[in-house]
Amino acid sequence: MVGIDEVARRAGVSTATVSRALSGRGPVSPVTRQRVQTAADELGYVVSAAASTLATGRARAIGVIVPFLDRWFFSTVLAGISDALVRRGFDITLYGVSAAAEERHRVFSDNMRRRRVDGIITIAPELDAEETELLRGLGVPIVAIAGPNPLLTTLTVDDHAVGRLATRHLLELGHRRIAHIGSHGTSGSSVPALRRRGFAEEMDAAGAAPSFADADFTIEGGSAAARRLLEGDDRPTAIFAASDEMAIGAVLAAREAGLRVPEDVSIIGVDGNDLGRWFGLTTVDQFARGQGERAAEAVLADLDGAAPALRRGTLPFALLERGSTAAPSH
Amino acid sequence: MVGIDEVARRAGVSTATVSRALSGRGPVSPVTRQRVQTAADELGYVVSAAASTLATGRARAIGVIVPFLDRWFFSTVLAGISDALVRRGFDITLYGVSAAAEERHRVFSDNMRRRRVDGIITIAPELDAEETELLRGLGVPIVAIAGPNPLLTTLTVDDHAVGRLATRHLLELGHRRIAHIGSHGTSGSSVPALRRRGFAEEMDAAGAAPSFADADFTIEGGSAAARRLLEGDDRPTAIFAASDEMAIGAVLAAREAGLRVPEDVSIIGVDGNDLGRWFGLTTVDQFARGQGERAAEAVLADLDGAAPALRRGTLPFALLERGSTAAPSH
DNA sequence: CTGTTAGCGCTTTCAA
DNA sequence: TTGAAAGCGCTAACAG
Repeated sequence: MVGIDEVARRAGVSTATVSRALSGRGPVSPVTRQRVQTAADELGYVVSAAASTLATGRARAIGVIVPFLDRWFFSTVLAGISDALVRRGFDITLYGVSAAAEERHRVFSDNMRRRRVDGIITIAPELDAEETELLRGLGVPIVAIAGPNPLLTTLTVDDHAVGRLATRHLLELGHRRIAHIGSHGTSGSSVPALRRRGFAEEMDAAGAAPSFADADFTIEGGSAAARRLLEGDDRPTAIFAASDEMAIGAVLAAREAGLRVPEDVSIIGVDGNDLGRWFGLTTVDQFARGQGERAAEAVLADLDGAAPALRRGTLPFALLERGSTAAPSH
Repeated sequence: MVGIDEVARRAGVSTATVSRALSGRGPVSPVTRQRVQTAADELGYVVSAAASTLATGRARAIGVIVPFLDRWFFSTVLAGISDALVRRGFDITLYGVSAAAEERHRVFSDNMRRRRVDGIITIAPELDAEETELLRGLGVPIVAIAGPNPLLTTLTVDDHAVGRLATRHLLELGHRRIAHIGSHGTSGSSVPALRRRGFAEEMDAAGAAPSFADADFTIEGGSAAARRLLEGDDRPTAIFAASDEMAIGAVLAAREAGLRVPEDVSIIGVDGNDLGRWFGLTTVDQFARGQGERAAEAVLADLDGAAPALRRGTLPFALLERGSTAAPSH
């Protein structure tokens, strides 16, 4: 692999000048810069990440912490992050932390602490206090996305408002017996908890009767939960599932039970999962890919010295009506 | 951040000894090793990736090239890779190359050439000759997975056999008019081409009449293709789609057309996508997650000095019957 | 078994 | 605007 001195020799300058010319830092005369650039191109020179990082302290890489790589929301956000970072020439170091507790701990206390990255994006961070502390100890900008972490600056949709929007949509259609499929989450400020609270509050305000079923945000879980909800006699006329995957599970369970959607039961989800399209699923779209891009831009902005405030903010969401909700027929 | 000399001071040894003790390379007395380990733990010392890489030439990271992060197969394979690499303490550097041609080129000629990784896994590599050459020029082990690249050693399922297996399954059920949804791919040895060829050959051998519809491996594409296939009068009695996503699209299109699956039309896919379960989709499972793990183990084995032959091989697949195929009713 | 020392390949003062 | 030289933090001969 060609090194900087080879380029320097070919261009007839010192390595210092090559470095300045190629990095754009420090003064270089236009003609020298051109000569260096040409030499570098001809030799196919690319700076060594290790050497450059060691010398500058900058890695040109962002770490991304992902709990589940194979779930739609996470991989979609990751795709958005990747797009945005590629544009800026940054690499992604992926930290998959779905693993067992012991391995998860190793990733946090070893892998992440090798100082390989200039910043961190953590998706839907269910981090305990120790993990959070380890992250902050890294001394690099951190953007937490999709779910507020009280200890980190966060870029997230207002999931409380999301829960209210979905619920209000059903209430406005005339539903009174509405069930929520979701979970309490790991804390009162977790995404599941916020969506649930939004639901509970709107139901309360409307004087309507809420019911609940817990599920794990998978199709399977949503299906099982809906089965339970729909078997009784005074079954709900509408279901608000805290994710599209669960909502799809609910649609499938309803069909199995011989119920028509939305005639017999209305169903709404949250996410904007493409899959929902095939079920005509009405949902609260949260533009996952865009969230990833925003997160990437936020860390980079922070690296560029922008106010950290930029990192904090709320992301857009919108009701997407596709037909799985309607006025109750009884 | 604490450095190696701090640890050395605390343990009362030289930095060289710390390095040896912590890396396990070179002789260190058990008691010294213990003292060093303790000092390191107390200080929370973790070696700097940049410095270590620069000194050793080893990065403890594997690059993964992924064309589509947000498609099931790719994210599932990636999850498998991540699991396996985490176990060995390796980091993942993710190269998402879905981007526009220009950016794609930048990733290959810049990002990947920063020597950040010890090895490369490329998933379903549709690489042109120049890109392949760039990769080889990296001088690190490369494992291409999910799709043979004639220029790279490859770990892949025998997609030709997959195509034959799926087709034979339909033939054995008694179908004669069978359609294939897939594509020609970018070359005769691409995954789509191999599956298609397997289909064509079995149909030939059986003297049955094949028909074809092209699609892009998405639900949407599969749905559109199936719609075309099913509208004619002498519509096929069975469809073999080259991916589960297309097969699901086909199931949806069939339902829309008022056809029952499998009574009116049998449908089989390829992948083992979890989603298929919800459609009762019969498929040829290719154990995507396992593929990722195998690929990771293969690169690591190569790094450990195992014979490169280990990298080359075929992966398992198996017919998974879930009910979307049956004997033709007419 | 352990310490000394010379780099690994860049970047960045500091002087010129 | 450019070059010389001193590191960045760690590892690997080489001696001892």
